[in-house]
Amino acid sequence: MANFTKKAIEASFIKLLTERPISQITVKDIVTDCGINRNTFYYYFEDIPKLIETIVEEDAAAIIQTYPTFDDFGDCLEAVLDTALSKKQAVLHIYHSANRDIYEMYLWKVCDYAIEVYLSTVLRGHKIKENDLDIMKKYLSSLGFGIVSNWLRNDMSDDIRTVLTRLMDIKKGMLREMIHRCEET
Amino acid sequence: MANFTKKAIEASFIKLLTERPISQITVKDIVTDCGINRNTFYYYFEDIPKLIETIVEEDAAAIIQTYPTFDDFGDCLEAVLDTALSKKQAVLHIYHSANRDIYEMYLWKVCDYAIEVYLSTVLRGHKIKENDLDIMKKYLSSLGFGIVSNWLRNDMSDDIRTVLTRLMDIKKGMLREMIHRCEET
DNA sequence: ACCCAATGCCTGAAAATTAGGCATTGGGTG
DNA sequence: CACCCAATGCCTAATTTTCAGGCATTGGGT
Repeated sequence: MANFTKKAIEASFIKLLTERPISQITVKDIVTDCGINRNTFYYYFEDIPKLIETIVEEDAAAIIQTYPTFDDFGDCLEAVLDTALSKKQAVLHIYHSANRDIYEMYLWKVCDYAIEVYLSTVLRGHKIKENDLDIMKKYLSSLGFGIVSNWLRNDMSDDIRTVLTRLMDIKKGMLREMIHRCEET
Repeated sequence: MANFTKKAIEASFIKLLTERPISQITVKDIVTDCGINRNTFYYYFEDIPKLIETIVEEDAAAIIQTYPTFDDFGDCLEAVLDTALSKKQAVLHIYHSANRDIYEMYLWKVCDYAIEVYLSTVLRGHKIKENDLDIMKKYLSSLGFGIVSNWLRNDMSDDIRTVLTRLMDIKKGMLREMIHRCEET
């Protein structure tokens, strides 16, 4: 089954979220907007935070699913940015609410996965100590998380593409050096 | 209830119809595209022609519902053209198929209704004989139907906006004269 | 002339949606 | 401060929608 109703609830919520902050959106508003019974909301979602969680987890799943086709970790970050931009105001309202932690959970999840895949490619053939590998992962995922967080903090006003391109260049250099150091140890 | 599944079936059909003609689209294709059971299609629609009929009738209802806000009969025709353009290839595939009659039924329906409303405004205060009123209605609805038919026949390649503007000017002159003649009789 | 996919329909089971009601909560108003 | 009312989260039972599986018929293509 395709769960059109569930998708409609999510869409209505995002729609309302582009109009006003979460604090001014009730369950009744959502079900009224998509023309269903209030109970149907609770059939699919425990409450509004869970609804947010579902939405970002579906976004994460969509990005992760297409990640194997990405060439670089930066491409994955771009997918995150595109997803955020496609519902800009809604994302900002989530980020600037008591539910920021939900969005950050999503960010970490995508970044962690992307790095896992990316490093497994880049480090193919190199033998790195477990400890050093962990540090690399932490470095890269923190970089990704930080970039997006900073962008959100400024209400997505940065020229994020340019920033991203330069940061990815820096990242490549850093990584090359890290691999070099770790291997000679 | 909002019948999201029904809407999804219609959307999938329109989508497939932009890719290939009706003769190459099966019920199975449709239900596969929107990820539902084949029986669910038959729950909502008798067959594909009925599906087409439902879609155009919903389009007609949407146009008719907003028509009271239109200023002129030409505005209503514009709504028809916009609706057609929003799914151009699909409409052409319907028009150039054995189901052209369904689309024409929709056209007549919208034109007839628009004229009814339009004339009731324009002729307010004039007293016109029943017979002459019928002729005016036939004249105007034929004009509308003919314009759109001609446009479809040419695969929507005409600069229809310009044509429409000039035709509506001519129409206004004709109508003024008709009213004048009918009243002096 | 044959075949096979598509059609239209049927049944019964499962899932989703609804109506209506209940106790609790918390923010805003008098 | 007390009050109120809208919103919440939950419940039950009825209804509607969707599904799985099967069956006879049809019609276009090989």
